[in-house]
Amino acid sequence: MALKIKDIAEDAGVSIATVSRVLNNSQPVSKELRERVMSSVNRLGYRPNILARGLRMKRTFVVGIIVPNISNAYFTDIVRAAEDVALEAGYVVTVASSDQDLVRERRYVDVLRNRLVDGALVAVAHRFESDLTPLTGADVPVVLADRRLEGCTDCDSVTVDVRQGAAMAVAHLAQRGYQRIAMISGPLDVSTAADKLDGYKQALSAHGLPVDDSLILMGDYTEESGVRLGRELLQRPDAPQAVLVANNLMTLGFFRVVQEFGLRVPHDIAFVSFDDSAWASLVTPPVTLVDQPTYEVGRAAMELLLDRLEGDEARPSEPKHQVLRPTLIVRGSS
Amino acid sequence: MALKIKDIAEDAGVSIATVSRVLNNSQPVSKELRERVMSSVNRLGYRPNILARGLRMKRTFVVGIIVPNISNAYFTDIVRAAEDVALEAGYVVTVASSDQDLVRERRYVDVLRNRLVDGALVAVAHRFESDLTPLTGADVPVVLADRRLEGCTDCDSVTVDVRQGAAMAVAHLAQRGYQRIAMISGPLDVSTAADKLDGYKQALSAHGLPVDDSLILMGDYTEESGVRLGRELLQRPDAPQAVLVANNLMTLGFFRVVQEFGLRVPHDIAFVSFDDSAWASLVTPPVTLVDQPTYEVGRAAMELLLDRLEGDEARPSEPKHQVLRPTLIVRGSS
DNA sequence: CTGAAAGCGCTTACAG
DNA sequence: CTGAAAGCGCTTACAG
Repeated sequence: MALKIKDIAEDAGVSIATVSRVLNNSQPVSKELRERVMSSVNRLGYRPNILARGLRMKRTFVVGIIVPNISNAYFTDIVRAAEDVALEAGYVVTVASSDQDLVRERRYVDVLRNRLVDGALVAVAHRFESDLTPLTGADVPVVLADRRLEGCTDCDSVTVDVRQGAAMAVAHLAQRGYQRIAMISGPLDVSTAADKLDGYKQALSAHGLPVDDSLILMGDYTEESGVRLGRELLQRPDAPQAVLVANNLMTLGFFRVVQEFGLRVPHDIAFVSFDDSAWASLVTPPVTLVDQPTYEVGRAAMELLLDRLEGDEARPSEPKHQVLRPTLIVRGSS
Repeated sequence: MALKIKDIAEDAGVSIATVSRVLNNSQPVSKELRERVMSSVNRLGYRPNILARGLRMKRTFVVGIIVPNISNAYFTDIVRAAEDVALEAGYVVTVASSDQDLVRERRYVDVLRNRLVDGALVAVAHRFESDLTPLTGADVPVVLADRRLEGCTDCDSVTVDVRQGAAMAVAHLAQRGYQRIAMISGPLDVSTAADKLDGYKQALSAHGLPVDDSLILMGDYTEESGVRLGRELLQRPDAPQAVLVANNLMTLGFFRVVQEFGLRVPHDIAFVSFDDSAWASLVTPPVTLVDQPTYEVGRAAMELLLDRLEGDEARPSEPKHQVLRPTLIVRGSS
């Protein structure tokens, strides 16, 4: 069996209360007893049972993370950053992928709640219908990362100003002289997709270009939809001159179609994507894109969450909303 | 406060023991009481406190995962698979990246141990010096995924036969008529790198080609080393005709150098990589590579682990070692 | 089949 | 500053 606090108490000749106080620095202990305790702890290699402690303190020192797709490098980076910050602070992280599916998401929200996580960081599947009340209702602090959830007024959030990102991309294309600029959009149930579309429309107007609904195709942020919509768009007799593609995976699919059709980029078709990746600078030509500070999103979100966890729960502060800025990286595809 | 078992017991008019028995199906309960309990549970929405249960049962239903680099799609896939399997079985997963660093790895091994995880799945940083004894010594079952750990005789493992993978790659290049075939190797402290190098040498000999040590460059599985060694190799007056690159990240770096030098592939330089990825089929020309069943590795490893956890701990079975087969995907780079 | 009670390993009022 | 004791919410012998 593993050592317990009683073993240390006996070895050091003190009460278990004293051992606990030394280990947690929770109350003053005389220097002498403190040293006796620490020497026993070190010599015997004692580690407190975190379950017993959690049961008493009603804390698990675990935070949950739910993202739409952990295999997408965009979210992998966010998770990685959040994890780094959490581990540093003595928390452990548990991650799940909702697969952009409300039922799966709901299931994992329940799992987190049943697991008694101290807090959660979530990139929601749906900006209206995602339901985090099993957590928030149980007073578990939740931070929204990357995506807004419309009803969630008491949650902190860290997002990227992708509306401006899309606007920058369109401005860039317009300056290059492209007039017919299409957009392969993400699912509008996701706030980032809605924002990107907004930015696209707004920038078209700002540059005196018409907003043509037939040039707006609705995808779902998957590679498959990039392929499907790419084909649909590029087969048209009146194909556009340029395309804004709303995320990395759809760009992957779109690029395959461009190759499949043997189009020369940017001569036959120009495009701008969202999200930098290992391959975006490697393909021919390299892809112009709106880069998002993914690591920063994860880091900032976890920091907000830890603030809540370490802060005074009795007097919760106002929800904080951090908005980070994207960057346009101009390369050969535009 | 959240509901506790006592609340249900009172509501249903039974003892807490009965509630526990119904919820866990641990002992027979009469149909009538069972129904009373279940109706109370459902009506009130009771969820057992997993900490209290864990404290009693000495189980957390948490499994730990440590991989060298969660941002590498290769490991992301493994983790994703393991996670899917674990969640399905009612376990939750906690993940950490060792960054291929023994100190960090050691730290996370300790974290997992202190967290009282029921089991762990690890892709070790070093085939000799990784130390999992804090876990195995505490009778926590460990499954090695992707990489062997030489001393760990009591651990199950799931690996890929990359020696054969490398041999297939070299055989392919030899058949294509390449004579001077270099290798950008991974760090030999990692079993997969050692195996790949073995397979490379073996296949050269099998095809009557000399093993030239000057054509074997030691990298560390990072993109940076792919760049560095790529430059070193391709600048030589007697540059090789073909190269085998031992993983996806080094290929990324190597490919950048090929572009930087303006080399035509495969005319000026042919190469074969390990690990399929989103971009490998997208670049020009697409990359010939040894594909590994990453999802299968994660799935199989977690299944072995769950077998241990659900099995009879008193009579542990022999360690199991699964070896999966890689596939050669021939594309334009060779 | 059912219940009263012990005990898992901690933390923290409470009393001194 | 220190210790004895209660209690966190469960599971499981033990007795019936």
